[in-house]
Amino acid sequence: MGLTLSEFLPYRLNCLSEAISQEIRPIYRDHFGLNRPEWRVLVALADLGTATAKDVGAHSAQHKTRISRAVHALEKRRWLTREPDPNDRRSEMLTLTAAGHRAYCDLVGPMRDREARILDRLSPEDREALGDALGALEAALGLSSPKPPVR
Amino acid sequence: MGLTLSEFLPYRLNCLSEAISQEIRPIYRDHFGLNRPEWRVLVALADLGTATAKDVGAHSAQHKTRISRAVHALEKRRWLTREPDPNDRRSEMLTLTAAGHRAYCDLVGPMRDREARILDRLSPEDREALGDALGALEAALGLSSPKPPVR
DNA sequence: TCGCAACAGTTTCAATCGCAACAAGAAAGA
DNA sequence: TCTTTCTTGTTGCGATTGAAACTGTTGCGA
Repeated sequence: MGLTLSEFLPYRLNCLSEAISQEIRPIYRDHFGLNRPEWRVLVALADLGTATAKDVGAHSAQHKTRISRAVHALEKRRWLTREPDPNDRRSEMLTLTAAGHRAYCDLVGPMRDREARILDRLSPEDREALGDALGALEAALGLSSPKPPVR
Repeated sequence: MGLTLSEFLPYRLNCLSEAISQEIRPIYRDHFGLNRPEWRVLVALADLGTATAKDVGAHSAQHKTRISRAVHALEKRRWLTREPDPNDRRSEMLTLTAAGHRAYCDLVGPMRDREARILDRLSPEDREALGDALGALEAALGLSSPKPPVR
């Protein structure tokens, strides 16, 4: 009739998320003084090529105010440019500049390495099971990436 | 040579953590106007019986300033009492009052139900695999509960 | 015993956050 | 067309956060 915190799924996920975040944050923070929203916008734009703030928000799971502020910060660094969207004058097309793309490239390697170094502490079976389990949970929570339409 | 956000472990864990948190928060927020640190202190004290702020922090994985503020808030509600620690005058022994314990009991049921409702969306195999995978990752990150000393 | 480093907990401060209000534009309907 | 509603993105504001400084206490070594 009690609730053991260390067995409670929301608590466990939050602890894991924060622990991993702490291992990863130094990379983008110490290299370039980025914060997480900015790092995510950088990745989203590298993924998407050119996109609106809304697209970036959907792709990086971030609130529109975060996007707005992160975009401003990256713009001040001249890591991205805004161009008017011919189809919708409310939004602007965001694109990484060469400098922005270079920063992205500088970060991706170390980020992947750090992730790999964490996953290396798991056995191959555990690693695969983890990926599958997270996928199942994502599906259960409706987080799965909106799959390309069937057909 | 890219980094797909939706396959990046830190990102996935953070999204899952936030999604579950959003499903769970309304329970302690709407019932009693608690925030997460307060809810966690409540659980920690129910788990531990009587403990110092430091103990609560270790048991609920929270920064000492969070603990300090959450304890003050719960104290104002008269959900916990502070008594001088005879062994160390820097700290105080914190204990839930009857009202605090009642609130805890009111919350535990709905919280567990909500957790169960989420896990029910998974197959039994996925459920078990998830628990195991999270355990493995916790171990890899050094988060496993400090096991009682061997011998 | 004294002096000093380590520690528990609080407070201050600057940064960050998301809600809500807002402006400008798009979309839908009469 | 005109009006209303919805949407995109920005900004103001109050709340929350953790780092750092601080207070009072303990424990250790000279």
